[in-house]
Amino acid sequence: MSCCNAAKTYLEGGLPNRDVLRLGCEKSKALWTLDAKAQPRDTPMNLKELSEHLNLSQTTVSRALNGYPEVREATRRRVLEAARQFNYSPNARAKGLATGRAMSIGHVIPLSNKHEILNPLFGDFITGASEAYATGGYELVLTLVPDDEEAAHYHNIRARGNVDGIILHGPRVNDPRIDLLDRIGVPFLVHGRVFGRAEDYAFVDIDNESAFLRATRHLIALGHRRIALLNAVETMDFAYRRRRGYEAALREAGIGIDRALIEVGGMTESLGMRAASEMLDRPNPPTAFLCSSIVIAFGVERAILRRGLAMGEDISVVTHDDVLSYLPNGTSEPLFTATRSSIREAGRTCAQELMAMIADPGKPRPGIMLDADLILGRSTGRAPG
Amino acid sequence: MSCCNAAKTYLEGGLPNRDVLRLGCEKSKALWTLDAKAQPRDTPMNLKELSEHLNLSQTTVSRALNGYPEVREATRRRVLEAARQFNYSPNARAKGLATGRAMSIGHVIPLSNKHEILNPLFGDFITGASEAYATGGYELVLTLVPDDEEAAHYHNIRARGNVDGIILHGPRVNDPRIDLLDRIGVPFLVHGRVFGRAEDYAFVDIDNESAFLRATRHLIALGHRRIALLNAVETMDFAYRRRRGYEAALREAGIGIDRALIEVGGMTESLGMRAASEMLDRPNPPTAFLCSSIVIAFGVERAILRRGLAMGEDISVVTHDDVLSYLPNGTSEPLFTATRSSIREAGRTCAQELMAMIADPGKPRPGIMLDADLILGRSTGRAPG
DNA sequence: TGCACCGACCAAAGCGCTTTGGAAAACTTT
DNA sequence: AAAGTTTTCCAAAGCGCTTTGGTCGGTGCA
Repeated sequence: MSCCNAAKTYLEGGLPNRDVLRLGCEKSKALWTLDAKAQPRDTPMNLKELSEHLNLSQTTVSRALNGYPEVREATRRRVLEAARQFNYSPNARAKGLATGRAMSIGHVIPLSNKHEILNPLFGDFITGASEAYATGGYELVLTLVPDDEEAAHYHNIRARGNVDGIILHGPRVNDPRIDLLDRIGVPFLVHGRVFGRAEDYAFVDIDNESAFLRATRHLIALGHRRIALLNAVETMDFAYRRRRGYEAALREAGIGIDRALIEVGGMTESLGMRAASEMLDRPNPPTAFLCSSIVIAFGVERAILRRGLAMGEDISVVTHDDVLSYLPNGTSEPLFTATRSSIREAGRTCAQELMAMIADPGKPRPGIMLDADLILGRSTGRAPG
Repeated sequence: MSCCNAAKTYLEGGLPNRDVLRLGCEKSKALWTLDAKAQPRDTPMNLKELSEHLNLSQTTVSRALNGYPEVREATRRRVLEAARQFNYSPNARAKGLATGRAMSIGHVIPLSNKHEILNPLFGDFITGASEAYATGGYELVLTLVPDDEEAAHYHNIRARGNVDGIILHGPRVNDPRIDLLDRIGVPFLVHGRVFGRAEDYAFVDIDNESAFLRATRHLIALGHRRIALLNAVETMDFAYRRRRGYEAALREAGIGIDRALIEVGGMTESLGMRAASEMLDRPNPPTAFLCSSIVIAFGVERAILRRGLAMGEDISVVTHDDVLSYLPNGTSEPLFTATRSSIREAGRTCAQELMAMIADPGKPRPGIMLDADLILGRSTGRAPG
């Protein structure tokens, strides 16, 4: 007990001591040091030890740290100061067990071994989400799940209870995961939507169909009739909707749909390069390309430049632009005419909305549509001829 | 060996039961169903309930699930079967509290608000790491930390105890985080190294200096004298080392270092495009470019093509290639001559090594150098003139 | 003076798991 | 048949926190 008093006196004493002050304590053999620069302890300090040091009960210390009103202001300050000096922070697992809240959110990414379609978007989406989690005090736990193990995985995620909610990435057309998660009963939010299903789940999405409808209309208005679509695999919901928008615009203009002008695959530079090269070499090449990702669009531009053609004059290109930090679409005037919607912003919004859902499970599930503006860049112009 | 694996095996093995079988449970009013398709419970089943159901003690059920030898084979099967049917899997927080192991690994990414240098690499690195974690039964928790909050964050990460180890991304020259983590005493592994410091920590890296030395030598051997370097900001360790390799090759060839041929910044397409354009417009332009990322290299190629020049003839380009899934370096013959090392492979290796460290804290800290081969592509040729 | 009330604190009971230290039953051995 | 061994199981004590249901003085008020 004497050691504890000594510590208390010292703690209240004020200036941090540069010397390593050691205080023996009868209950533990650990040597306490008051300086963060000193030897690390074998094990972090816990609430019991902290409260013994302060000559307070665990109850009071816990309440002081968590901002409950039942503690005197002076006591609270003393507790906070000690916690700071001993670098105490509560064990998250124990806290989680006691409160029933994990304070972390799971991001589940389907790992189709064929197409890692989300890879290029990933860094930026996560960056946005993390910004939100940091302010909300949540952790982000990430799981990439092979397609065939998904169901098992979602069940476990609930039972294991180390996340309070899930963000679902890369929804597919008729994705069964929504129903699954609904049955399992874990709060979740979908980044994207599921075509062919009532929107009775929480989601954050953009209007892919409308975006590509407008993009295609724009190309048609410029006189283009042969417009190629370079899309992600159309089992992905977003890709399917983009295709619908594209086709709707062609139909309303009385332009037939030419399957030879549609190419699908991963969102890779080489898809853009390869598909554009191949199409441009045909007898009756397209005069415009519509791309589902700026990664693809850069490949298309390369194919165009390689042929000595000029993008925006000989060949027009419109792309969806996720505003990836490493592939900026020009500095002042955009390089590509694009339907633009920041994936990072989407990440932030998803995180915020899911945190709100968890905080208040009673409130209706949000269905948020982010804007996807059609912005004009230098990659489009009147169809030649 | 763990219950989770056992459960998984079962889940994949057996056919789902179509019938909804209800079993009353004396202690709780909940109706148990044996079918995943049935109504969700308000709260997942726990060990106590499961053991009451089986008329066994929690001890025995726990041991059966965790593969301990003290249970009869018949009993174990009975337990496993019930666990599968009730979709039981142990609460991770409780398990963590009891065992002292969180079964999860933290990835801490510095969030310099200026340069999000790791974004393009992120998706692929994480994909690799996740593959390893999945087999090891670990979760991946991700934290992006603003530069100025790092120290506090690392301290907390230990005290909060929800990760068993940390993978450190984006180490900088003289990075203080190594010492910090060492003092804190949490197992960690660095992806990369820290120049100007003894290598007494665990790391997985490539030999950036040697790679860029060889790359530069190759360009010199082709007759290039004016070789530009487009690098990441050189506070990043990998970028600093690449710069050293570049300079060493120039020095040994008696070529002076021209600061005007060195540009640093984010690993973005536009850096490549902008810097290359600007340099090529000079009276005495470089004949070759050395790029720190394939993202940059694509920008350089674009600048070259825009000028009607031919890459590999008029202008040579060598890049480091992280083998990003969405920016493949050609299909058969590589597009770019490159120092190649898969970031995804690095992710997998980091994860595996850290798991091994955690499993056996006694063993020496691994220092692993992954290969970075110089592979020849179509982007290099003899210097013109 | 007596009584209610309030402010400031505490002891102890969980949260769901693992693990220690038995203990009863089933076999062996002597 | 008694004594040891092995097998198979169990009760209960943690892990580190929160939270319930108090206690114990002091105040305010009649």
